[in-house]
This record gives sequence, structure tokens and C-alpha cells, in this order.
Amino acid sequence: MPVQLLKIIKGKSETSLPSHLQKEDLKHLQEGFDHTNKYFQGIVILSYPLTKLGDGTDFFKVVLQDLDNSCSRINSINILIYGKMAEDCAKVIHNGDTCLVAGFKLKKSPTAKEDGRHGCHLEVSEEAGSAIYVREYSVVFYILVLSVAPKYVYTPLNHLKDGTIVNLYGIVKFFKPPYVSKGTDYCSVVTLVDPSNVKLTCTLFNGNLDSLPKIYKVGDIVRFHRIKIREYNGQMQGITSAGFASLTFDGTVGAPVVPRTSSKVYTFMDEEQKTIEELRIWAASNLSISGPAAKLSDVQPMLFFDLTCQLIGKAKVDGSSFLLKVWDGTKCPYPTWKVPVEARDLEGEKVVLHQLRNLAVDILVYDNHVQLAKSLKIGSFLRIYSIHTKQASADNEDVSHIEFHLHGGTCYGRGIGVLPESNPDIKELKAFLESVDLADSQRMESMSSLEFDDTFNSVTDFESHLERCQQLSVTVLTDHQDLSNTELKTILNSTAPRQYRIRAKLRTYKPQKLYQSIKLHCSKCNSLQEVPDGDKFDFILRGSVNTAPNPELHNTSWYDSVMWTTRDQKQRKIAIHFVKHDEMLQQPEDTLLMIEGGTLKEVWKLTKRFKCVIPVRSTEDDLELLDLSAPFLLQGNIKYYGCKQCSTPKPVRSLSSIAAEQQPSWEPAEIAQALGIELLQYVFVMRFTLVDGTGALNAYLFDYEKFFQIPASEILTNNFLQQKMQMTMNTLCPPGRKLDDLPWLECFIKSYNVRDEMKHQVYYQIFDTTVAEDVV
DNA sequence: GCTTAGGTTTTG
Repeated sequence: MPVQLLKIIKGKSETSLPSHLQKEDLKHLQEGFDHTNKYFQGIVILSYPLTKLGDGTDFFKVVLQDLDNSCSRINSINILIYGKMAEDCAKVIHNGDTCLVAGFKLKKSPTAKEDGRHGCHLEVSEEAGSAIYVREYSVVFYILVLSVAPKYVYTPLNHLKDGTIVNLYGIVKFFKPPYVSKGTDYCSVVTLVDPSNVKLTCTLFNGNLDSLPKIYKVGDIVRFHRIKIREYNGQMQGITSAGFASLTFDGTVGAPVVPRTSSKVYTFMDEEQKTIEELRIWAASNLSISGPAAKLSDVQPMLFFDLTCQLIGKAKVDGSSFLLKVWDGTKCPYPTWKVPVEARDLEGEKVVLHQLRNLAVDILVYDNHVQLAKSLKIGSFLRIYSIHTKQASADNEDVSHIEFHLHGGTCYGRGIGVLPESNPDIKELKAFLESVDLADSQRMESMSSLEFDDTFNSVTDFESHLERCQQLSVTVLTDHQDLSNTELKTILNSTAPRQYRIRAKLRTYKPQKLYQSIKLHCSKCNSLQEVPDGDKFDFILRGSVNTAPNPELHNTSWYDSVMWTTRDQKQRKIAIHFVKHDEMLQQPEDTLLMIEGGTLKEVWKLTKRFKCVIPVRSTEDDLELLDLSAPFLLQGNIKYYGCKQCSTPKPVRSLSSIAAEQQPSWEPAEIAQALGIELLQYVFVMRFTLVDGTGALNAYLFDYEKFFQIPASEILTNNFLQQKMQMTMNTLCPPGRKLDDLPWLECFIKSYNVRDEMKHQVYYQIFDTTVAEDVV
């Protein structure tokens, strides 16, 4: 849009003059001066009729008078406007308007002697990259900005320096769509990469949602102007500074180079078009580009995916969750849940909701996403990022269904973005939605449930499992094969302790939420406890910040130390002690380090790069572990805890003996022992209700790894393993099945007595049993 | 004017 009228209300413009432009005095408009990023301002005292030059180019000439130098002999200058811009200007320029001319070409005026004006004239044209902005100050006059692009310098990501404000290009590697921050602004986090292969994570704030980059997917290309570079946690970070502006482009090779921006004033020239095209090509050959986006027809249980869809209904559910009803024209192959809401709370066209009832899915959004979800308009097109599909079954259902959740928080870019109808993906979606034959989906509804099962993969899987399970067992014994089966009735009538081999079906189990089965076990005092949540660790780390590192404990014979103070207001002191081996530092992946004064995030980051991280604090004569409610050791994703009751923490120098070993392996058990810690083990604790036609008993599963062939320590931080465990349980105990259709399990159980003053009870525990290989 | 968040899945 070469010419644009910008409204000015009560003397304030909606858009301010680009901040890089500076006013230039008439007397400085001379050859040899640098006029980049300068503008000249004057009042239109004369404008000539629009004409055409010999080659057909439109031509328009105005004379501007410099009011600041109105007493000078020469106080006016000719402005020559060429091409489309001439035509556009002729429409909006009137005598008396105030004009701002920037980025002009300065040429000797051949008519200076005759007209008595300035010895040079200013030339502008769209072809030279000019854009024109007309600002309506009041009914009385306009300001016209003829803005030729200033020369911007773009810094490659490997040349960023702390404390600078730069312009840059980058390919979006990760992003969080704008969300409501806890402060006053929207926030969007964007990680970029460029051909220098350096990454930059930018934290962008703006009170106006529209002013944040319009990024719709990974691979989009952005141009940031005036972004501030700071060092944070030892890495460069970008953050919005005053005057920050962005353009976003589709990253697809060959797609039209059309910037997405909220800014009405921006420059974009051939050179920049070339840059975008080069970046697209680099990205295509150097970055892994994800395949086509998932549709509802592709969803699998227990995963996270982005969905591009249309909103057809919404409803409040409760204070912390909100319902969105969406469709994308395809049918989810699983039965999907319907969130019960009051009819009067459901917003959306009743007719549409009814027509699409078989294609639409319910997405429940939580916490911080509620506010944004509420504001969404029915009919708008959305991309919902990182929806979680969860397999679940209600008591009254025969088969399990799929639930769609958008959990709270913004991890992994979880959030909701509104896409404009001009977006190519949305154009495609719209065309597809219009082509959907609703009669088809209605026929689907009337199909028999048998036929429906064909598309329900996991049910089909269950069927095939069930077939073999008529004879075989979904579990196998790892020992005592010679023992013969005992009926449950017999076991229930016998005294404890004894061991049995049984053949039974798993009627139900607890907890149904499998993550709740993970506990910490102390093998010394035999206590079980819940796995502490991250908040507790955070709280303890925050408390430890108050103990300043003791410099006397730095750089010992067995570790090297570094210390620094954060530049934020808190002036936090952080010390890291890298444990040496043979007086040498080892490779990061082999290194154990101790950290003082770190935050949860910093500790977490260190665990990604180093083998072991031990949070410590200084005392007068040694480093010591923090409170044992916090993990005493972090390795990879796993937090290791010590038993508060059974541990007698030793000073940290006890570790030096391990460091001195030939090849320190830094095994958690070994570290725990050296530090006087009784290591807590992660275990699955579940209650299986087993039946065999003669009776029913509850047997406890107490398993570190053997039964599921999944380490209990990894389940909480590994989504894949959680999926795997859920699938296994669905095979052992298919939700909604009749007793006859349940598979058989072969197990060893042992009975044992538990007595207290009040009562005596017999308990049963599963042992030496594992899930069959073809079930896992 | 200052903060917000500072990528690393919830457990409803």
C-alpha cells in the first residue's frame, strides 16, 4: 500500500514516525552529506498538476517551504515524485499540508537559477523502495511522509553483543504464540536460528497483541528491527526494546514473499525479498522441516499435536477450564468425549453445532488459556498448539474414548493462535470445510458399532490380543515354572505367608491415573512417600540463595570453581564447582558439578549438559547438601532423593574419593553412599483386583522396573514411556470389557501378614512376573 | 514507569 491515510485523534497519531528518522535542516540538504535516516519537513506552498513524462511515467511536483528558515533568502525546495507514488500523492496533497520527506535522492536542481529555490531537489519514487504515509492531523491539514527505506544493517546471530540494539533475520525454530503474561503485556517467546547456526531466544512483550510477530508455525521467517540483546544465563537473549518492529514471512520456498505485520509503516525492498528467499533455501536444506500438520483423522491417543481448525462453539465449564468446540472437516477415528455443559452456557449456532456433531470435537482448555479462549469469536480459524490427547473411559462406556486437553502453562509453545482467513493454510482448510459432505458423517453415525471398531485401532489391537489371550497369558513368569496353579478361593482360605502361582483376570486396578502409581521407596526403613513436586525444590533453591558462596571453599584439589553475580536487581551470587579427575576437567557429559545459588531453571539447564548436578550451599568449612526434600542429585531427567529418616549427610568433600577413582562412573547409588544418603528408589505401587471364577483378591504390585519393563524413575519425565505403560494396562485390563472378554494373567503372588494392635490382615504381592513381550 | 518471561508438556 504505497499511500495510506493515518488517522490522528486528538493530536495523537496511531502510529508514530519511525524512530530512526531524524529531522534534517534545509541548509544541510547538500551533496556530500549523508541523508540516510533523515527527513525534511516543510509546508506545501505549490503543487503542479499530475503529468506524464515521455516514457509514460507519472510525474508530480510540489514545493515545500521550510518554516524554520522562512526568513532565509532560499527557504523552499522542489520535490519530484515519480510513478505510482506521483499519482497517489496528487490525490492527497493540498497546499498548506505539512510534508515529511525521507530517504530521498538528492540531485542538483537544474531550475534553481530560474525558480530561486534550493540548489538541489529531492527525488522519490516507489521503485526506489519508497512508501508514502499520509497522516491526518486534523481536518485542516495533513502530514505526508515520503519514506524511502533507510539502509538497515542486519546482524548475524553469531555476532550479537550484550547491551546492543540490533536488526536481525531468523528462522523460527520454536515459538510460544502470544499469551497473557502475569504482568501487563502479552508475551511471546521466539527462538530463531540463522545460517550461522546460532540460536537466539527472544522474549517479546507488548500490550497490544497485534504488535507481536504473527508467527503461525515453526519455519516461518522473521525480521526484527530494534531488538535489544542481553546476556542471560550465559547466553544471548533478545528482548523487545522501544521501537521494536517485526515482519513475519512464510518460510516455504517459492511461496509469495508477503510480510505479516501490524505496522503501517515498514520498509521492504528487493534486497530484503532476496534475503527471505535465501533464508528459505538455507532452511529447506539445513533444518528439519516438519511434515504436514495433523488432522483430527490422524490423532493418536497419548500425544501432543497442533490442530488447525474452525471454532463453532464455546462454553464456560468452571473457573479454571473452558470448552472449545472445533472441527477441521475430518473425522477422529476414535470415539471422542463430550464435555457436559449447560445448554445455556454453550455459545455458537445451534444448527451448525447439530450439523457438525459427528465431526466436531470438544477441547478443554485450562488456566492461563481460559482468558484467551473466552475472547475467541465463533467461526474464527484457530491453530491450537500442543493439544494433549488422552485415552480414558467412563464407567458407563464400553470402549474408551479420546479426550482433548489444552493444559495450563506455555511449555512447548502450548497455546491458541487466531489465524487470518488470508493465511494459505486457512484458505485450504476453508475450501476443504466447504467440500465436506455432511451426509457422509451422518451415515457414519448410523453405522454399527462393529464397523466403528474397525477404525478404532487400539480396540482392534485388543481383539487380536484377546484371541491369543484365550489360551496364552498377557503376563509371563520369570521363575518357579514348576509350581502349579492355585485357585484364588484356596489362597483366600489359607494362612500366610505362602507363595502361589495363579491364573486370573485383572478386573480393575488402582490408581487409574498411572502417574499416581509412582512413589519413592526407602529400602532401609521400608517407607513409601510421594515424589515431591517441582515447587518444593524451587522453594528450597530460592532459600539457598540467601547463603552466599564462601570463596574460601573455591578451587580445591578436586574441583575448579567459577563464581559470578547476576546483573538483575537481585544481584544473586552463583558458584559452580566442576569436579576434576586426575587434576583435569572432564568432558561435560562425564562431569559432576555442584552449584550454589542457582535457580530451578539454571539447575535444569545444567543437567542437560553435564552428567551430574548437585545443588549445594556453603558452610564455614565445607559445602553441604540442601534440605533432603530437594533432590540431592540430578542426572539427566531424573531427580534422586534421599530418605530424610535414614540419611546422615556427610560433607561434600566425601565425594573426592569417587573423583579419585580410575574411571568415576558417578552412579547415583555410589554418590549417595559417599554422601551418607540413603537413596530413595522410584517404584510403581499398584493394587490389582484379580478374579478367576473362584474368588477375588487384591494383590499389590511393587515394581522398580521388572513388571512393566519400564524404569519407574523415568516415567514421570518421559511421555513416551507413559504412553507405553497406559497401552500395557489397556491390554491387561481393556476398559469397558465384560469379564469373559478379559485376558488371562499368569502371576506369582505371595501372601504376608500385617498386624497392628487393632487387627490382623493378610496381604498379597505380585512377584517374579512380567508383562509378555508381545504386549509391551 | 515497571513487570511480564527467560522454550523443555498435565495429571483437570
